[in-house]
Amino acid sequence: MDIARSEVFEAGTPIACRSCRARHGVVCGALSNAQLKELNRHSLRRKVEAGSAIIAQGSESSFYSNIMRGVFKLCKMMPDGRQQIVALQFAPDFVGRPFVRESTLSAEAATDAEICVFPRNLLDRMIAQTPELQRSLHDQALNELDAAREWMLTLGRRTAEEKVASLLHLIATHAEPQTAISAAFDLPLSRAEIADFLGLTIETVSRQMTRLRKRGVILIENSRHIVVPDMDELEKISA
Amino acid sequence: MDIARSEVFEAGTPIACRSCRARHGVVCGALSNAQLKELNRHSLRRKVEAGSAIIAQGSESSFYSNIMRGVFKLCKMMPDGRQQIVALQFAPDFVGRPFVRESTLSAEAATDAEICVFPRNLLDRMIAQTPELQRSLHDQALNELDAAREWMLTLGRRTAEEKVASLLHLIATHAEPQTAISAAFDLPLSRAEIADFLGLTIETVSRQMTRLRKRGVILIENSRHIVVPDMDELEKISA
DNA sequence: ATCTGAGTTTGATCTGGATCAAATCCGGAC
DNA sequence: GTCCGGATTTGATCCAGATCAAACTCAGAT
Repeated sequence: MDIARSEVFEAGTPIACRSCRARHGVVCGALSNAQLKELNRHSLRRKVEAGSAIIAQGSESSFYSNIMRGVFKLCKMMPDGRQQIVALQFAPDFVGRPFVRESTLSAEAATDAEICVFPRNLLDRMIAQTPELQRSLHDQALNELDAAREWMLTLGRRTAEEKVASLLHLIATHAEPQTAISAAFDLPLSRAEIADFLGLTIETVSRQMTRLRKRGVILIENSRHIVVPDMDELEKISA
Repeated sequence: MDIARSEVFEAGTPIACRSCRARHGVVCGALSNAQLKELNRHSLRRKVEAGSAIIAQGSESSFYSNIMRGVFKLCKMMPDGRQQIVALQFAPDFVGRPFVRESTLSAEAATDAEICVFPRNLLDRMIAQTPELQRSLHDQALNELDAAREWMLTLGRRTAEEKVASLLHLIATHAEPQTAISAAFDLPLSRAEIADFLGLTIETVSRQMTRLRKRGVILIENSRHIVVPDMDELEKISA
């Protein structure tokens, strides 16, 4: 896992990405057909294995990506090894930091994933030329900012139990957007990763999950597959 | 203070804002002279007392602001009263959430402050018409996102001592941007606010400040005025 | 079928920071 | 000047979550 963390994305055996406005997410919806065609000509579709990093903290990245499938985690590591996951990203999110080459965080696939990779130079040019695209990236940035600040509340002020419930709620609502009453989903994160997202230890995460199970708030089919019979109750616990 | 928190900004005795490209910060640098003139015609300069809120969590806000002087805190409050400050903003930051009227946080003056207030409708129109402006707001949003994520690391993974040192370092670098070796500055926050920013209690903040003082890392001239003889040491402690 | 090892759970104990409780400080009203 | 009340510091104690230490689980290798 530590090796995986330092493994930076390298172009492998890419597949040219066909025109796919619907699936390029945030980027393609905002482009003209001509731009889309050019973008596609210079873009690659790539499969990414769980655990491999596509952006490394502290290094320069010369591309952006759109997530087509899978979940990515954005991590910040301290020199002594302490780590904090600062966001999860799901399809069809855009991954990358517009306007700044050097990354202050790493982006790593939490599950097997598929991405579309755009050259930074080309997309930067298109952003400058296309207010629509700028707007759509601006919008994603603002949404991520809202989410980050919401999570700051979780990190700073919620108890371990509330933190775990918040995480399950977050995953449930992203995995099963229809989430009316009940939900069943696969956790894209290991216990260690959950701990790094919640600012807790593995053991505390595990104990809180067990507590929620014993109270009937969740069923743990196996450590990665969770069923939530009553989403309202989970939401209530996450405060 | 609790009353102040719920006190929402109301236009008082505003002063028409003269053309002041340099001082309007993020917004005005990106506008043409004609736009600037129109914006100024519909904008107000306002003094805001420490403690009064210009945006209330959960309510709609029909204006944006630029901070001309002073410090604002962005707060999120839980139903049971727990609170987290999720950002500090300094002149010449832009305050407001483009594209979404209802606010998920409150914005409150931490010190006496002065702002320029723009009507939301007008500025939204200008954003749509002015890629430069969109770009400059996009840029601020991305910088705030970086800052928020950096702070998530502080909240989730740093010790109380590291948290307090991080806060002092943050304030010092904003108050005294030249910050080469030593720095002296006024804290814009009370101990209670510092606690709410760091996810700690008042007592812990106080104890850690005392510890830093006894170690000679800081001098506390009075509870609000701090001298840092050696910024490097402070930075080292904040990890 | 058994072994292996990473991931997870559970148990025992410890501790950093919270909580409860007084002092002390200090700026403003008088 | 004295008094007052909120902010801050300091002290004593507590406890949620960390740490240390085993078990347990289970998918993949042999």
